[in-house]
Amino acid sequence: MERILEIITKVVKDLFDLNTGVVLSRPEAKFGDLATNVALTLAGRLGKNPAASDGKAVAGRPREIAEQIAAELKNHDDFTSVEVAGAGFINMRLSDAYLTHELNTMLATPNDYGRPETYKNQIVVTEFSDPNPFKVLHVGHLYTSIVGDAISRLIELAGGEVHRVNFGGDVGMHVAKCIWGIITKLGGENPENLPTDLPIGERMQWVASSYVDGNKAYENDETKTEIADINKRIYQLFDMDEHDTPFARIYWTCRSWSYEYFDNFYDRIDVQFEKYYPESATAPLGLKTVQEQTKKSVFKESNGAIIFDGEPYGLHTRVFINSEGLPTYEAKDVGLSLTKWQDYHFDKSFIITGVDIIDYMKVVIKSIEQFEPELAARTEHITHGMMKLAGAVKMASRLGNFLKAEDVLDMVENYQKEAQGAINQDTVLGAVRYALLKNRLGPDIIFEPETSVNAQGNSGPYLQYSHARARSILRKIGFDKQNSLSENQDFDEYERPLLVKLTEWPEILTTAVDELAPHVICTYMYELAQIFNRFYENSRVEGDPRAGIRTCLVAAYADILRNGLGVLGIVAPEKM
RNA sequence: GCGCUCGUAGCUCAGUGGAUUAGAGUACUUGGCUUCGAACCAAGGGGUCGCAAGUUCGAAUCUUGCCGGGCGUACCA
Repeated sequence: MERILEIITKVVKDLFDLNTGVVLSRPEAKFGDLATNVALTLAGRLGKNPAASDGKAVAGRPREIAEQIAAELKNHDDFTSVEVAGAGFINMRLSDAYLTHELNTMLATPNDYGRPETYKNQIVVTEFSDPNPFKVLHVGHLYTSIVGDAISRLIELAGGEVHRVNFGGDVGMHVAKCIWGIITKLGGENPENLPTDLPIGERMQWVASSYVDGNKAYENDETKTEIADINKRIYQLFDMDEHDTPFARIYWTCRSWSYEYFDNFYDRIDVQFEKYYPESATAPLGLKTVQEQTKKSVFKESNGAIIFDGEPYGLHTRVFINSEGLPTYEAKDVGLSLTKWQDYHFDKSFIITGVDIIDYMKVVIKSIEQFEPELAARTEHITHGMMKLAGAVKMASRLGNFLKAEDVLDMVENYQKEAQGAINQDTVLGAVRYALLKNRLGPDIIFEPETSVNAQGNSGPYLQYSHARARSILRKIGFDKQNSLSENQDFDEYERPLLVKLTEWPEILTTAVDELAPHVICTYMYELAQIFNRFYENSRVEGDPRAGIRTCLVAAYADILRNGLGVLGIVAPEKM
């Protein structure tokens, strides 16, 4: 499509002596293959620019400008028709010669067709998922993990060297509340009473229920003090490298259960992290840095705590070190940023989280900007909406009423078992990943178990199935990867829309990478698959006189679909 | 209260300056498997794009106000 853009840009330059950014759009099929509104955008500029009207062009009416451009475009072999419509839109219909050329390009370089180089040679760190040890994973973790992974894959596709990292709170008030609950259940600091023999999922369920107990206890002044003491003791475990006391054994045992549980889950959803940064590891550096920068007046004391005053920047004021002298999440995040910076010397750092902490993150990044501006400038917070259960039930791990991440996967497996008689992990994950990624990042998403689990219609398995059918044809034909078409093929009413849609892939990839928007890929692939399935219903390949052309189309389709599914982390199966 | 954000078909969502009838899926009604895989295809009904005003040749899309939901708003994360 670069070629088309260059042609139009040159025509505009020759006619009006103006450089302009031409934008192509994909109109409804009845209008043409491509459209541009360049005449409408030029109309204003030409009217205000007398220098432009001393040439052959007559400024003013968009429709007249469009006619002039169209007249020139008609001379090019890449178009079979160029028409002006409406207020001054130019609709173009691509020639079969051009389409043949594009198809051959797809076949020759299936993995590079349309691949952008936005992040070429860049080191990029993506931080996401960020579950807290001592808690169970809820559906929100499933969502943020899948989104973070898809964004990572988009950056990788665009040439970036991506390092996926994970941050989690193994120290802090939530841990203290949980340990309080555990100790209460154990009847004191008795690690020998821990339910070591339970399966990992049930052990974590037991730990999580202790967190709910601790939260309730925190509302009572007496137990609140006990929990605050436990919080300090947990930090001391790290300061003193303490492992053998009963209290320490309880902490370390439950902590290791958490990481075992996380690893199981990430294996199940096929997301791999290069590194965990537990808060205990970033807290000392964060604490030290905040203390140092307090001397330089970046932070200041207020009511016994160390805060960053965000007011001058229109942000909130937040506590970085509490009046107990302990680092809050803010200081740990400062420590994390500096640690990532030291570890990777990245070009870009993305932090992917729910939108609920957007204002919080602005304060943290603004504070870092005061003493490490380059780090702050390279850091970007990407947020997505919150995942809610249908029926507007608010989920909170504090209260213990929520759907666990693994529950969702179980539900999809059960659905498949009923519908298909067997469980296929590729389509289970395909269904889940697609159901989550097809939504634009931003708005909250309502998770409806019954329909999200569905494998019909606009779903991951629909695309996987379509891919498997395409591969099945190629297997049957014995498709040779060296195939290509001679110039000037003609395409019929089902072949042509498929090929035209395939040529849109580079534009889609560019948009998806520029905006880090996986849903753009989903929308496109679904439209593409619909067109392919229509082609499939109406076009016989094996044994047909048009088998040569059609085989090439099927091969190009299968490759693009596989690449697109790959960006989403969805397997494109040969059979299913 | 203030800030951010969202409001499109019964439900879940695309579309976020451009084209007469605003698109999908799902659910509902109906048709299609002796032919490369029916997790498919075809047809039908279903919408004051929250409300109102403004900007524009043109608004679901931009601005303002209002209504409604969500999130945030100092020692939780």
